[in-house]
Amino acid sequence: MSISSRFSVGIHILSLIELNKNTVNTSESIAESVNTNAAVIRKIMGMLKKADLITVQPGVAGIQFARDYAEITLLDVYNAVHVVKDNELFSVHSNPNPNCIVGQTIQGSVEHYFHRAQRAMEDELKTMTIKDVIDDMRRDVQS
Amino acid sequence: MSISSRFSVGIHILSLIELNKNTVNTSESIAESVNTNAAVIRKIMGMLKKADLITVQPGVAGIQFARDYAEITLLDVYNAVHVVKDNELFSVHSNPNPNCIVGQTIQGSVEHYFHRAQRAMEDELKTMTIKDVIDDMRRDVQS
DNA sequence: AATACATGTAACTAATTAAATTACAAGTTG
DNA sequence: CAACTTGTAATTTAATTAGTTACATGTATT
Repeated sequence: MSISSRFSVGIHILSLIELNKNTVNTSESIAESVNTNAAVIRKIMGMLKKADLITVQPGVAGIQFARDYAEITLLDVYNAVHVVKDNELFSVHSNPNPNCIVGQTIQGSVEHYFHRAQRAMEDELKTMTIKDVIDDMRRDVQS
Repeated sequence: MSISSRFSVGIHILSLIELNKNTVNTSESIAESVNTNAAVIRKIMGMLKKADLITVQPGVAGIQFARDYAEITLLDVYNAVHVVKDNELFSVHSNPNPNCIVGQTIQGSVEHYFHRAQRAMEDELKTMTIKDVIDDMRRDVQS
C-alpha cells in the first residue's frame, strides 16, 4: 500500500505557482508538467481551494496562493487532498471474535498505538513548508 | 488508502500466544479468533517466523515467541508483515515533465520530506511493544 | 451576444492491490 | 498409516485508485 500521489501532485501544483510565476498556469499546462489528465489537476486544485491554500476563479486561468507559501505546511496539503482519513492510516481487521480476550479487546487497544504513530508522522509533516520544497527545487535545478 | 490489516492481525496472533497460553493455538483456532481464513493466518505466521519473532514447526500445532514479548516492538511486527515498503509510504507521481523546473526536481525534493515523515511514524512504533498491547488487553477485558 | 477558453464536476473505464478462498504438498505424531 | 498440522501457490472476489470522457458553468474579448 502507498499513500495516494494526490499528495505529491498537490505539492507539485503549489510549487508551480511560485516557480512558474512568469506565465499563467492553467489546469492544462499543469497537467503537462505533472504528466496527467487536466481533470485530475482540476479536482486536486478544487481541494486545495476548499482548504484555503489557493485561490482560483471559475472560468479564469491562473492560480494564486491564498497565503504566504512559507506558512503552508506539508500537513496542510496532506489534509487538503484527503489522502488519509482521520486516524485511519492503519486499518484494523473487522469483526474479531468477541468470545476471545484478544478478539474482544484488540480494536480498542491497538487503535491507541496506531493513532500515536500516525500523529507522529503528521506532526513531522507540520514542520515542513512549501517554501522548503521550493528552495530545494531552486537549488537542485539543472539549468 | 489504509495500511493493510495484516499488521493488526500480526499483533492479534502474537497477543494470542500469551493470552491463550493455556491452550494450543492452531492456524484454525487463530483464524476463528481473528475471523478470517486459516490460510491467511498461516501466511502471516510465516512472515512472523521469517522475522524471528515466533517459532513454528511444520506439521506441529502451536506457536511460541522466539524472544521475550517485552522486547518485540510494533515496528518489528510492522516490518515483519511487510505492510509498507521501505521508504514508500508516500507515493510520488511518475514521469513528471523534465522540461519544467518542478517536473525535473520534485521527485528528489519531495522524497526527502516523505522519508522523514515516514521515519517519524516508524520511530514511534519502535517505542511500543507487544507487552504494552497485552497489558492493555488484560486491563480492558470484560470478564 | 457570440465565440473562445477556462474551471467545476459527475459518470464511466481501466488498472492495481488487498483479502479471501481453494487446493494440495510436505511434515509430525501416535 | 491415519489424522492432523503447517507451508504455499493459484485463483477468485472485492475494493480502491487513477485516468478518461463529457458536459455544465463561468469569464473575457471582440
